[in-house]
Parts: sequence; C-alpha cells; structure tokens
Amino acid sequence: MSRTGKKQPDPLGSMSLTMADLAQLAGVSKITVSRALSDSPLVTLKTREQIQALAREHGYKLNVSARNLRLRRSHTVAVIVEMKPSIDRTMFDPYPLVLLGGISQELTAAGYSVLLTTRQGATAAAVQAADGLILLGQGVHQDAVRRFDKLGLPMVVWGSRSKGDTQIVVGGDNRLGGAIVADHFVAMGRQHPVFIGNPSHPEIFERLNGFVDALALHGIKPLLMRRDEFTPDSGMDAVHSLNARGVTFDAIFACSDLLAMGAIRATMELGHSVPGDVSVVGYDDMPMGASFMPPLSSVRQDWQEGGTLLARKVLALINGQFASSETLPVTLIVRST
Amino acid sequence: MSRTGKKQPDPLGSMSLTMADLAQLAGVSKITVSRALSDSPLVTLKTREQIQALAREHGYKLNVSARNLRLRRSHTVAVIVEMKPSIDRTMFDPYPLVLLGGISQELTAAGYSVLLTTRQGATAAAVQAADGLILLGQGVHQDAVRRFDKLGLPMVVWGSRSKGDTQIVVGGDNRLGGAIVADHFVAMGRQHPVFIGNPSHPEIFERLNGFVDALALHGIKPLLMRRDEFTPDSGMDAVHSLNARGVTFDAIFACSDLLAMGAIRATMELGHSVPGDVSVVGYDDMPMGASFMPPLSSVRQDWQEGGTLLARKVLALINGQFASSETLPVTLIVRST
DNA sequence: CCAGCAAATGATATCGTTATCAAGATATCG
DNA sequence: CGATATCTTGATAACGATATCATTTGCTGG
Repeated sequence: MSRTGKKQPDPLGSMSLTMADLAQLAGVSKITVSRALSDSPLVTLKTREQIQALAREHGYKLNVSARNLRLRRSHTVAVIVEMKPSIDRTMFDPYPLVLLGGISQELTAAGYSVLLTTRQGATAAAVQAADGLILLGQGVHQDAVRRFDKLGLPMVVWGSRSKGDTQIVVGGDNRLGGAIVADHFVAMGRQHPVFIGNPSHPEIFERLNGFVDALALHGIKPLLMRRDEFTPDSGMDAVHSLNARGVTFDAIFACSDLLAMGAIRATMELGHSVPGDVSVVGYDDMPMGASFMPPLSSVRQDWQEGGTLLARKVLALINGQFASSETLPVTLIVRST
Repeated sequence: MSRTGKKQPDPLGSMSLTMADLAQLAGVSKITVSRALSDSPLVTLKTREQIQALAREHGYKLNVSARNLRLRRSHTVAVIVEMKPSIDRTMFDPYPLVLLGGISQELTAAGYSVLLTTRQGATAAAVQAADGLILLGQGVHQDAVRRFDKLGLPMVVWGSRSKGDTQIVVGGDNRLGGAIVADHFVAMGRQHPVFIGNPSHPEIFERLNGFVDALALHGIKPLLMRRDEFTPDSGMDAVHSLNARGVTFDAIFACSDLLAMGAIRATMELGHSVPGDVSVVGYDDMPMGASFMPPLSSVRQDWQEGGTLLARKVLALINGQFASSETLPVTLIVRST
C-alpha cells in the first residue's frame, strides 16, 4: 500500500482520491498520471486514454490547492467591485453585472477563476494570492487604485484614463460620448444646453469635457448643473432649480438615464415640451429608457465587450505579454427626446 | 542557510518570503512563526508580538494554497449566477448585485472568499474545490440545481421553495407578495384584476398562487396574462392585447416593475387613468419606480439581507451546524398607482 | 537543593501536485 | 551485431503551511 491505511471507502464516497490512488489503480507512477491528465505527449496515447477513462470513472478531482502550491500561481483573478449601492449610485444599475458576466466568461474559458471582493475585503490573503486584479467602479477612489497597484500584481482598471496614471485602463469613450451629444444638440439647433451630473467622477468629467469642447467649436457654452446623485429625483431637482434661477435652456445632457428621466419629468411639469422645447439625452441606454414616455435618447456603451476586454488584458499581463489601455466606442441612440 | 540559494533579493522585491524565512530572521522555528501569526496562546505574548511585527515589517504574505492544502479546505464559497441578460431578464436588474454584495460582505467577514461563476463555468476544478455553494437565479433550471447538489457540497439556493426539494432555500415570500397585492386591490374595490408575468419561474408562480388564493377568498378570479419577458415593451403588449380582446380590467399586478411601467403606459395610451380607472402594482421596488409618473406602487424585498442570510447559512453548513430554509418578509409600498 | 510539573519551543512528517533528472525499453543505423 | 538515438516511464525532491509528538526551559514545593 502506497498510502496509509487511513484512506477508507468512506460511507459517503466523498473522500476524493488522489493521483497516487489513480496511479496504483492503473499500475503506473503518479507522475505518469499527472502527465496523462494534462494530455502531455510524453505519455503514450494508449496509456493516456486509459488513465483518463479511469479518472472519469472514479470521479477523480484535481486538488487545486496542491497544484497551485506547486506551480506558484493561483489561477485566480480578483475582481474588486464597489457594491454598496447607498454610497455610489453609479453601481446601482444592471451594468456592473453585465461587465462581470463578460469578465467571468472570458476568464473561465481561459481556466481562471473569478474572486469577487469589495474594497473592504480586499486586504484578505486570498486577494493578494491572486494572479491578477480587475478594478471596477473605483472611479472616485483614485487612492484605492494606487493602493492596489502597490500589490505589484498585473492590474487592469475599468474607468477613465487620466494623464498621469500608469495603470492599464479600459473604459467607454466618455469624451466622445460628450462630443456626440454636443453635435446632436448643435444639429438640432439648440443654443442653451445644460449638463447635469457629478464631474468629480473622472468618467463624468470626461463626458463634460467632450461636451464643452465640442460645443465651443460652435461658440456655445453650456451650463453645468452639478448633481451628485444619479437618481431621477436629483434630475428633477436640477431642472427645478434651473427654473427657479430663471435660466433659459433648450437642451439637457444628463450623465445617466435616471437623471435624464427625472429631468424630463420636471421639464414637462414646468410646462415645456420634450423634445419640442427641450432636447434631452441620457447615458447608458438602459433598456427601460426605450419605453419611457417619451422614449429616451441615450449614449450606449457595450459593457459585455468591456468585460471581455478587461479579462483579456489581465490575462495578457499575467502571461507576460504586452497590454495597453483601450477606449471603447460609444454610440448615440436617437429616440424621441 | 536553511533555504536553497535560489532565493535572491529579487530586483522587484516581489518574491515573497515564507514562514521559514521569517523563522530564520526571528531565530525561531517555522512552527513557532505559524503559531505566532495565528495568535496562538501556545506562544509567549512577547515572542508573538515580535514575530508579528517582523512579519508586518517585511510584508510577509501567507501562502493560501499551502495552507489550504494542509488544512484540506479552500476557505472559498462558489457563487453560481446566471449572468446572461439576454436569456433571463429577471437577472437583468440591479438586485443580483446587491445580493452579491450581502453575500460577499458576510463571507469576507468570516474569512472566506467568494468565487464567482456562471453555470457554464461551474464544472471547473476550482468550483468543486469550494467549501460551499450558493446558487442564484437558477429558478428556471431545476435540473441545474440538482446537478450541483450531486457535488455533495454544503449548498444554499436563492429562490422559491418547492415541496419535493431537499435543498436549503432562502428567498422572498412570493406567496405573501401576491397575497398583499390582492388584499390591496380588494381594499380599493377592484373587481377585475389581471396578473402579468411568467409563471414558469417558480418564484413568479408563487406570486400568482398567493394572488389567486387571496382573491378567491373574496370571490374574485383574476385573469392571467402570461408574458415571458420582463421588459416594459412586454407590459405594454400585454395591456394592448387585453384591449384587443375586449377584456375589461381595473387592476394590474405585474411581476416586475418594468412590466408594470409598460403596462401603465399602455393603459394611459388607451385612454384610461392610473390609478383612477386602473390600479397597478409592480414587484421589486426599483428606485426609479418612485420617480415614475405616476409614482409606482410595488412589492419590496430586502435583497441585501437575503445575501447576508444565504452566506450565514452556507457557513453554518460548512461548520457542520444546522441550517434551514427561510422565507424573507416582503412589504407593499403604496404610492400613487 | 532537587524532583516533578507546567510552559514554551522545536523536529519531523504530511497535505497532493509537478519539475528535474535518471533509467529502462525500443528502434535505427552503420 | 553492437552502439547510439529516441521514446516512455519512474524515483525523488520540492512548493509552504500545520499537526503531532518530543524536547527544552522555567517554576514550585517538599
């Protein structure tokens, strides 16, 4: 007996067998089993198939910890997400999940696991043991980004690129997003556009910049209504206070669809028509925007693709290959508003 | 030198030291280091603190794989989520993320990691190595649930309890949800209620049951408009086809807020008033429902709490303790509709 | 002052896998 | 036919942590 007598059939059949067990069953050495199971050409095709069949038959399961220990890698990528909806509303919508879906799909296909954590839990040993890091929704916490960077792991960030940064960033083209909305307004003959949003998010700031710059080409200067929340209420409030200030406006670019919907509601309550008197464009193209009354125009970005890309880039870094920041195109979906 | 010469300072400083290294630095044996770092009372307080300080100073990181191998557990719970929004719209909303947040927070606090996977990726070795399993959004795939059950791991499912099942299930009280909406309609004096939704989801089916049974107590029989999608369009379509069939109705229970919003829109387009002619109640209480015009009444469930509970139950099972299925209360938020 | 006991530390083996090198088996060629 | 090349397989030693048992050290009490 190569193994100690401790190994018993186990009433539940739950005690999994090891390579050594399989080796004994097959009458070979454990290293041969190891090679056979990883389809190494070093083992004859015949033996390889026999062993693989045997493994299937007995329901053999690789001990991941042992392999990871030996190979000195965890085959794991930690994804750090901001999941407290009360703190940051940007994350309180369906898209992060789609992003996660893209990431998960791509990583799994490559044989990697996704370790999900919040910023708080990210000090845990398991995270530091990851082969790579993906940061989502850390836009407002640049310090957090830097902190994780210090771990020295391959890292990719979702968000907006800022000049000084050395990290690899993947994100929608927020600048372009702002610009195409500006062009749209110009094409509609609008003269007094308003921007509603929270520019302390780097991504929103970029949208604002793109918006302002594109309008400047036509000699138009938009009004910034700074609102920190991404809720319909916040949008309503913004429009009402525009009104209270006696400001005239004929176009609104809201940096989220929810804000846009609130803004539209308030605009209509004030007796203006949308889009007759005021054009409104939102951001993210939530599915429900299409069913809003009136159907909402919005800037769309491909989140699933974003997730895929994030995953590919960490994998590249992990494998010592080159990877660079990338900006995903966005498109303006023109509906009624 | 206790370690081989291979260990060099490493230009990047990334080669992490082991307990053996710390032991050498501290002039003790590695087992003492191990004990000191886990705050074992077997080690003098003084030595313990010295070693801990040394570990901090040198940035020592525990090798999780090694510990897991030795302890024969992974300190990991796999969460299996349906993340393909195109296939199942129920998961295409913010709540799964909140649920995940609750799970993650609770598990992290207990020193466990969250391994995120899709159904497809769930055959990977890492999942089978998990200490426990949490299933989300598998409502329509009872076969999937049974398949995972065969892994023999501690497992908890989010969803709706069905009589034959042996799994531990945590979920909102869908039956109650249906019932309180029914009672609300009765209190409003409604006589011809309609249910819109897809009852092939066990959870939706329960809502329908609760709804039907509670109405039956008052001699009212609702009409079922089966719709598979959870989109506003689908809700509009349902109402339009009600109208086309010449059906009279004065109340609508939509099994999602998006459906409800579509239904309201269509109802208003048909010249009826909401809530004057028709009462409408949705499900999930999405934040935007409150800002809808008119503000949407809805059934609310506490997703964060659900996540916490799911996590606590797997942990209990993992530790060999008792755990049972649990149903979370839901409340009707009455707004304008 | 020393036996005897408790507290603190250590030596060794082990978890399950894979890398390295060595050795056996088989084939090829002059 | 013998020698060298090629193909398969195996023995051993890591990877880094912890459990078990043995050992040393420091104390107390007779």
